[in-house]
Amino acid sequence: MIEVGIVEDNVKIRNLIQRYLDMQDNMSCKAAMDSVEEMLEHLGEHKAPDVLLMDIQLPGMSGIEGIGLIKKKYPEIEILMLTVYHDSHKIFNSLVAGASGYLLKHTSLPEIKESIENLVEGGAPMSPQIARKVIEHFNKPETEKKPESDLTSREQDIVNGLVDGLSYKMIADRFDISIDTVRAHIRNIYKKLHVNSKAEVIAKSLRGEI
Amino acid sequence: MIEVGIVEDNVKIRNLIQRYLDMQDNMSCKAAMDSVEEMLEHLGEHKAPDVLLMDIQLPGMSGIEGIGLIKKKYPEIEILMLTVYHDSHKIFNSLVAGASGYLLKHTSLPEIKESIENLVEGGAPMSPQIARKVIEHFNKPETEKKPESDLTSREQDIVNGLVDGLSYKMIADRFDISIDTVRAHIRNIYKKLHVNSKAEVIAKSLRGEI
DNA sequence: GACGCAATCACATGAAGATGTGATTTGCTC
DNA sequence: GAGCAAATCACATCTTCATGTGATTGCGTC
Repeated sequence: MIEVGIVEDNVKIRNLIQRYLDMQDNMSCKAAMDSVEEMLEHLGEHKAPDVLLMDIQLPGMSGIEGIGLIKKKYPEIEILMLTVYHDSHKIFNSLVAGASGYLLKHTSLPEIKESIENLVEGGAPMSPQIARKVIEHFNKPETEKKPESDLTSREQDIVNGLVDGLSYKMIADRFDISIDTVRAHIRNIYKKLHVNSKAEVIAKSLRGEI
Repeated sequence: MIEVGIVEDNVKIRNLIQRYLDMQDNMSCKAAMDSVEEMLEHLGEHKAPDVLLMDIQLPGMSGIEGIGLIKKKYPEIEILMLTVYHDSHKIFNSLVAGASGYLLKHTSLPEIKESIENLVEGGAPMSPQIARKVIEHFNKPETEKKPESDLTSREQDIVNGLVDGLSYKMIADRFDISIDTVRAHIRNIYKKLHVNSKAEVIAKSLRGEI
């Protein structure tokens, strides 16, 4: 028997989902609250559910803030977002906060039921549009992360040395060139990157700006 | 009509999938190759399919390398991985390379068909286990990224100054303290982090190791 | 109230870095 | 083959950094 909890402020939707899920013979849905605060209070006094359906827009604390708090105190609860928001920022923040799935609100009741089952079996239910956004999160970096300053390969070597925390002397040894050559390269690097200290070069490099 | 291509070296599996998909009245599957090289050759001479099912373990070039090449020349092709591998590294690399979905090979034919439909409709089909791994990719950073060295807040301020590329003098000015105080803090920071240069502190910080 | 710790400041010294002004060699392009 | 960029090296000078030693103040704890 899967224990399901709901945090949703729209009474109609909440009741509808609760009744439907509670009606299933492999699920029980008793805890249905309209705010994170109430749910937290409930959790303090009752056995924790296995799965929590959570809205984002809620009175008081937002669902996303709620995820963090709930996951911190009850890490074993699987949180499934059920919301109208499909902007990358909210999706991303929810997942980072600890949600294990993300459904859009137009999802049908049987699909919600399936998703909950999927979740307890180790899946991560997502509406197709959401899945696509999540995937794009991986694609983007690859194509966008090329501000590509035009450092020569030798200059890039030197930058790598700096990032590794090496001194000029150590860099010179690593590439078997003189320390004055290292200085010369660094001078050129500074000009190209418009900086004037090792520190800035390292920072730029590690931020992916080189 | 959805044009589907297949790159899969196991003849039995390849033929099975091809026949099944080609049998569907909304799909056509003519191009079925057993290597990326062959598929690239085929693509050069024929109209590109809408979706490409791709294995990872292949003779010659790996499927993951293939994704990049194919996506580069034919960015409009949606690539759906169909493989036995479920290790995070392969999943992650596939997605970064440009795959739009990732199915495990035990997926049934009807499910593969549905996934292809889902894909062309803008979804990102994934087996539940895969979805979970992808989601965990977001969770992990949040929970693990706390190596939390115990720098005091003042020390953290100084580190931020260093990361911003400031000199000791500039840091002193920013926080309105003497340069010798900055030196003192930095000495302590070096001790705590077991480093001995600005560069290493900046690198550590930007790598999230502080 | 003794103790530890964070935060502040001081003085000193040797090492590392930043910058200026050169120069030579190699390889590519027009 | 003149012109140019990249890579190499040299010497000089001034600034910044790393490190040692030491001190004062304030805050929380046992």
